[in-house]
Amino acid sequence: MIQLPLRMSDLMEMLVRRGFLWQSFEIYGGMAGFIDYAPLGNNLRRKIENIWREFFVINERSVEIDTPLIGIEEVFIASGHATSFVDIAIECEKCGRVYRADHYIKEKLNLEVEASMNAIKEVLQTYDLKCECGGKFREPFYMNLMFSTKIGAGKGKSAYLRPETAQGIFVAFKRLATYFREKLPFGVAQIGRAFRNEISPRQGVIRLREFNQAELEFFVHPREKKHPNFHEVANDELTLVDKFEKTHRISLAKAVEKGIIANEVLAYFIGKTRRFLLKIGIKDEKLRFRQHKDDERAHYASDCWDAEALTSFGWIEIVGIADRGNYDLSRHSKFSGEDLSVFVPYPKPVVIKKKKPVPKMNVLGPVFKERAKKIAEALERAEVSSDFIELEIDGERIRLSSEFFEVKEVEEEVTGERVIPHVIEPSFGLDRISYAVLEHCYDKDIVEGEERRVLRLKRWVAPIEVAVLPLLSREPFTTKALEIFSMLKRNGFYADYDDSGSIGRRYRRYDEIGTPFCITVDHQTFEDGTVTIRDRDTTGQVRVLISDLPRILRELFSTERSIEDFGEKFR
RNA sequence: GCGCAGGUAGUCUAGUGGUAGGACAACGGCUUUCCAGGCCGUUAGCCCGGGUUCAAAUCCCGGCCUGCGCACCA
Repeated sequence: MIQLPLRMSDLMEMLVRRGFLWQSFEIYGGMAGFIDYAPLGNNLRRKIENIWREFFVINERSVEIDTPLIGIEEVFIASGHATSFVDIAIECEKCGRVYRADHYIKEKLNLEVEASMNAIKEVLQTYDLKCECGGKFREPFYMNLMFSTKIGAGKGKSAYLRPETAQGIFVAFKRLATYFREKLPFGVAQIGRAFRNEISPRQGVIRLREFNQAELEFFVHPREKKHPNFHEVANDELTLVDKFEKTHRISLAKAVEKGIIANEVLAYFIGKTRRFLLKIGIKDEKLRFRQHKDDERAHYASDCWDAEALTSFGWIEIVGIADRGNYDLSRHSKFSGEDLSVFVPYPKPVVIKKKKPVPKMNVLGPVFKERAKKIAEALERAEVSSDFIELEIDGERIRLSSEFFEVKEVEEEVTGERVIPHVIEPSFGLDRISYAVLEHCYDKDIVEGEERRVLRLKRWVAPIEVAVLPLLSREPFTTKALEIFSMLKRNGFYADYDDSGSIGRRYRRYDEIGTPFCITVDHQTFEDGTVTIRDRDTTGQVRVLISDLPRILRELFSTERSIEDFGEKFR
């Protein structure tokens, strides 16, 4: 068992004070469900986003697009959000409890009721339904979980802020399929904001009204839910909690074999998601993948696994990996009237032997005159069932006996079929992920008898990568340190300079925000052109030449090598 | 949305009707200062609105925010 941290306020206090997160609209009293990404938090999230791109765009057959945050009403009617996102709610006059009307009716009366205002009002009246506390209900009202808006002047056109980035991808599917030259599988990613008008957002960054998503829609052939790179993660062992709440510590290959995970594509993305999360600093022992129970899945999903991280809020969902089937594409196809299928050629054309009627024009012509051509065309499309064929031409039924056609055995070559792809969707909540990383990296230790707060971020997500510090805050130390500071910035590092307070105080400042390395200019610098590099986690230092700094730092930031590989130990 | 608790410098906190105090942090200076050093100085606060009162951080009402429980989380 893992012990839950007792308090989280220690960390939250630091995040606000040092500039990771701030309450939005603070000077006007704030508004629940919105946060500002302060300088350090913004940098952290951006770095996490870029690593996500490496994993899910660059190293997949994937592309990234960016579509509007505002979606016209049609999109969300087709997607189902307009009906399943806009619930009818009832509120008790006496105790003030709010229920979803259709849920409450089903529970109390065991009645499946249409989710329309009239139907619900009728049921409430007919059965004189009361609240559990005995109180009467007020008039039912719409509870809209999407932010609505209008486009244009006057009455305008109804629109909503998108509740997920995914719909922008489905809506552009026709163009995307062409872009990929109609060849499955392919993935389309989008990173951006999404909006949900939560009734009562709580728990700080965990439930926001405006949040950041990174979503990948990976389109596959419905009968070939395999991924070419599955072998890369097949032997990874991880913790799975299935829909019967049974926990497995098992390899992905075995989980697919045993049918715990429905298919290989899902398993592949579960594995890849885990590797991504470990890369950015989520702890394996505080990570699990939980399968949605049958009654828990969203309206579009056929199987769904959540990555959950253990935090001071308990296990929180940070990634959802869903098999959305062809739900979205077939809905958008139906509502837009566009064909959203892809032509998939068979490996070899299939030859089908078929009995086909061939019209005898010399018989048809004299009898049907000018209609003969239309009849012949219809005849060629018809099936042969007996020795006569019935056709419907311009609303008139015509019966043709076998004298008008002969039946020939023909071979037809079928080169492929049109399919509506299925989509596997790994959907990442970047805000929750960033927060979970911060919690998992937050640590305290003892250095020379003093308690030290240290954020053990992975090097590649640290918002400030390197701090340049003069040992003494006076000449010539300061000028030399400033020189190194601008040299490192020119080399593309997120660097900082600090000459305020004692050197020990400054080391602690950077430990607290997770800066992995500090460069110190000391007396020896002026004798031999060297400085020290200090490691955040060990507080050890080595001496290196100033001119070697860019090369050494680049190496340190792309590996987990120790600073001791690069110079003589100093302290 | 409902209920309970709370809201005082950047952070933590003292203050039950009469001039708002401290610690830490931050900033400036001095000190040859390698892991929150010492000394001097500076900046900075009663969540918002209304009411009661000669007088409100303090009492009352409403709102906003934070935490917890219930409900909600497609």
